[in-house]
Amino acid sequence: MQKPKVIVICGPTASGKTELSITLAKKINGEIISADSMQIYTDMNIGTAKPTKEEMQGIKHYLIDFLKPNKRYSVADYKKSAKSAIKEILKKGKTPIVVGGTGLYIDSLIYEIEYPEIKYDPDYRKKLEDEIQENGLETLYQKAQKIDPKAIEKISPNDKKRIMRILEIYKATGKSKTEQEILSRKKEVEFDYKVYAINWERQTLYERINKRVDQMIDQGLIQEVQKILSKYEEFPTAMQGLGYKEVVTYLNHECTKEEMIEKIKMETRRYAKRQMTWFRKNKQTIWLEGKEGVQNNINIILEGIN
RNA sequence: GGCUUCAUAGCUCAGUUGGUAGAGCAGAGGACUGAAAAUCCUCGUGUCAGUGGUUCGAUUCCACUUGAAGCCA
Repeated sequence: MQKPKVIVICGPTASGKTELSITLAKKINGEIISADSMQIYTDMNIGTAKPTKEEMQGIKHYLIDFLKPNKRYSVADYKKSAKSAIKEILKKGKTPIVVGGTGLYIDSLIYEIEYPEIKYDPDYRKKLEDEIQENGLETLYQKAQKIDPKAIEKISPNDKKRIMRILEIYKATGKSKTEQEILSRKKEVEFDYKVYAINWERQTLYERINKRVDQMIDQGLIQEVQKILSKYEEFPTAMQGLGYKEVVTYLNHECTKEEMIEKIKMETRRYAKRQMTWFRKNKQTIWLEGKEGVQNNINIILEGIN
């Protein structure tokens, strides 16, 4: 039996994913599932370049604009919601189109990674943070090494997040990260994912990014951040968003407006570079050239799926 | 016009008691399984402003030229 097709469109920030995906969706009777770790949040519209109602042109979008910025979210949550969204779209006889720049989220789908049911343990994370404060990261690194020597080989002694993660996995499941990762890949991939990525010449992409950041400022990014800051108290992840943390620094009078704008541009360029590294890794990806234009690229996709 | 200081990597600057040079930032490449727009790793040859001179040898000392900054007229 043939697996249902799911189209995936990825690419770095400012590469034109939104326009391409909506145009495609209209053409093939598709619906869009976002794969973007920041567009999930409400109240964060300008800085995340979230598509507006007009831009969506009536195409239904899933996993976008549904979570308050004071909430916590993870790949595991994403994977589960995205899979059920795909099924829902298929049930309607439409084509699911996964679109976004968060490589981790996309991989959770195309490699069918399974996450065990465990819940976030803030107390344990707090405990680990305190331990780092007291004894330094080195102690935790050594603990993690005992639990999972194989995983630790690939992790730097400075990589706090991943060191903590090894300990968290062990605490929650009694398994090492390495064991857990083997278990997570047991399931056969349920759908036929056709992965496309948009490429631009580096120089051109950077120009697009710079221009877009200027537009965001003009559209009122600073006011957007002020509003969020007054509306919510805690931001477990939302304030990691590019543009947001830099505006906060500016609002705290720690830099000038010009410095802030330059910083956002620079960090966004770096982010785009990291995204490219991520997407290049997947050998099944079909690369589209942004400069060829939306219509040409849609034709390439249409040829690929028929 | 005179005097002084400066001119070194894309940028900001170290440095060589004369043996052709190195940091930070930028940039490039990479990693990535529950925070991922996060987190982390690796990578530094450039007419040492130009032209002469002294010297075995000059980016380093000297002279001149050009440019920049400051001071005095």
